[in-house]
Amino acid sequence: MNFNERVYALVRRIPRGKVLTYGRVAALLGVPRGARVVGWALHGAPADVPWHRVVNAKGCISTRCPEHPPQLQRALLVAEGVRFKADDSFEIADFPEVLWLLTPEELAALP
DNA sequence: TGAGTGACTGTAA
DNA sequence: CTTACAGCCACTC
Repeated sequence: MNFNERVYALVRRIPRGKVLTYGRVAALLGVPRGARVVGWALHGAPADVPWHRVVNAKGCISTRCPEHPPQLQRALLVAEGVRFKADDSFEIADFPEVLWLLTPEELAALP
């Protein structure tokens, strides 16, 4: 299983209405500084991966990929109940509360 | 084998 | 507040 597939497997586990940061995804996969690689992986994510539940460390949408436009990511998150700081903002309101808290131990304990 | 490439991040000015 | 920059690491050619 290559790194990309591991990213997809983890992102698929993110609960509805919650988000992870690129850095946390990388850390949970055992690569504390692999945030950029996570972005690279999501660039080509399969359709069944909730790619929109991954944002940068500031809680902002940072996609530039035409296949996954920021407006779409924002709309998908809003549809799951995630609120933004303003109607025209790409920054998540109450980011710490929306962030999915998952320790490496809990991840290992998952089925 | 080695250089180039990012949907990143933390530090510094 | 902002811009700049240097690490970072898997993947591709």
